Amino acid sequence: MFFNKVGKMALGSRLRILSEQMTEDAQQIYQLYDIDLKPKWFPVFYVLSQGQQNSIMAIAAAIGHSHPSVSKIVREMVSANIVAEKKDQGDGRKNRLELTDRGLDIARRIQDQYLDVNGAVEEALAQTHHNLWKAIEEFEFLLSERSLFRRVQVQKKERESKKVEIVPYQSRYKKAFQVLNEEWINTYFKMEEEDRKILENPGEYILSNGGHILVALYEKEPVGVCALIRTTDANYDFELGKMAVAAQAKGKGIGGLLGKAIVDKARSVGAKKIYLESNTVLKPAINLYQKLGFKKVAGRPSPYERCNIQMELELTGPSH
Amino acid sequence: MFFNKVGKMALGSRLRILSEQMTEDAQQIYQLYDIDLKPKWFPVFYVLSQGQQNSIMAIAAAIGHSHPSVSKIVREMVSANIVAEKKDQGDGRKNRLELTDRGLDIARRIQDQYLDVNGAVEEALAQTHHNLWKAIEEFEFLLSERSLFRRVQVQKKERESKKVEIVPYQSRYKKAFQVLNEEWINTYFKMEEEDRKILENPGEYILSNGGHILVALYEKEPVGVCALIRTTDANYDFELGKMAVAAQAKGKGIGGLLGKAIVDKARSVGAKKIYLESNTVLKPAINLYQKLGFKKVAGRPSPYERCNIQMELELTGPSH
DNA sequence: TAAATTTACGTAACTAGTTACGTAAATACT
DNA sequence: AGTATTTACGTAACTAGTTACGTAAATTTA
Repeated sequence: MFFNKVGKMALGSRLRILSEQMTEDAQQIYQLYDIDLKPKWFPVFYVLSQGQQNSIMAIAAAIGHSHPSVSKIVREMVSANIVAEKKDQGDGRKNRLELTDRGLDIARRIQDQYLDVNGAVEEALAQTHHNLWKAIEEFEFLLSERSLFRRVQVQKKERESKKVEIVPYQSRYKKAFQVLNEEWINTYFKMEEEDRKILENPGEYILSNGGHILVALYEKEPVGVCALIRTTDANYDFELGKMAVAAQAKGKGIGGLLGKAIVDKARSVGAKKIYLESNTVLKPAINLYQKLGFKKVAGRPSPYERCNIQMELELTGPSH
Repeated sequence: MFFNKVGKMALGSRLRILSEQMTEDAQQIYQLYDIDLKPKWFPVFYVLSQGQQNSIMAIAAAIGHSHPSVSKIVREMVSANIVAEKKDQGDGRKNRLELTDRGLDIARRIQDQYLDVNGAVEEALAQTHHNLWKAIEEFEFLLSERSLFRRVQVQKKERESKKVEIVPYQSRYKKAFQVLNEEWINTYFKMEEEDRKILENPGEYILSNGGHILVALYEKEPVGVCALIRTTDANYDFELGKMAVAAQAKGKGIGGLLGKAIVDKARSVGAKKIYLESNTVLKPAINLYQKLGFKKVAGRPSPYERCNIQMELELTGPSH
């Protein structure tokens, strides 16, 4: 059968088909009890029969429909003489609804139908191993916690991050190191003299001073870079900087992988404390740094105009 | 929340809402993978990508849609340059469909999306106690065995039969005994002299000969009757006859209750063997007699024209 | 208290499906 | 071989919902 082959991609379709099947039967069931209601009127009818909210908007909110849907249903029910409308005294915009005598009579007679439908469904559910009613409830809850879209996004990131490889800098990545950094700096800020100096000559300004650069490869192509730069400040072993990920490679968890790798690198070369500078407009970056364990520290002088936040990380013990 | 209050009556609605929520997310998911498909195209696309059936009807059957629906979807996909159509050589009515190069490219690129959606849904399902996918499968199976409508009908019958009371004949039920029998005889056949005699004077022709009459009351009103009539044939103790149920009281299981009660009555007065006469056009009646344990016997002379079948029941041991 | 905003709700147009119906090709019947 | 029936599938009209938009009443803000 189709659904078993397609798999979970078709969960939505499958739900729709099952729901249609049930509504079709509903039609017949109303006839069996001689109840003059269209199945689609039922939610509105039910709310009115409980006698609580009775404006269009209130009903719509209660049953989870849009208000035009309720408006149409009410119009049909009015012409079937089941619902009567009158203006609200207090609020001239509201359309106050209530069941007519005929509607009240139906409400009385429909009780048996409630009993039997409930009984029939419950008897069927009792024969199943996986209870559909509870399964829906659980699934709805899971989706309310995190939408299907977000869940798929997480899966994608996980799968793709497995294809990411973090490798040490080699001279053939020089261009990538420069371009990836220029790209993001120009997107949010503008290049400063200090940037130009380092990006054009990473060998001299980073590596030969005992610094390190890591490169993230996706399908063999460099798509992210990150550096540990020797600092003059005796409190710190390195500054973490020049972290950049290609825009088209976002959403693969590359930032996280690079960050983790560079911190591990710092630790492996015996660093005790590193720091970094950034800007609070770069929310995802700050977020990442916090995840890595960096803590905000009070201002220190920076060679960069664009920086408005400093963070540091103490490297005690093994990686967590 | 609405659904918890309404109960299982709203199972259909609830399924629809969940399915809508999923299709909404699907939209975004396709975008995430840069796949130019509308979610509603997916089933058709999937079937074509498997390269099997490729006529409109075949696809419709495979995915469980109506053919006009497939026809419309295909038209949209043709104008999006994903599907190409050409005439079938063998059969001039058929519209042979296949993916274009663009379609094939999408089929290649969509693989990752399959993986991730499956993964996301499965991960969610793994967190539930009642697995939605399996629950749907089970519920579909139960409905295919017996529709919701039939299940409700059974519930109704069961509930209503609890309100039925079987009582011995009293003279105040004389009119009901006569009218209920006349009703059904006139519906299927026509009254005979023998009928008139007995119905007008049950006291003389049934009771005073040692026969018995039972009456079924529904909300205190007589709605069914049934008699054990002394017979001249020495092989049998009684003839079961004059069984009638009011048309408006059908579907409450009254026939079954009356039948069971009258057989118990026969047994309790020491009868060893009873018989009855009927007509094979009365399917539900014959069915009931069989359920009670009656077996067809070869022809014996009958005072009634309308009878074309005789059945007997041996009353050995206690009621089963 | 006048102006701006929000709320209630009706109407119109759209969406994703359906059933109903018509026509031409293929197949079955006599 | 000719006629009747069935099949494939397009088109039209319907259904149960939606979003988009407009208007009048109520509420908030200045």
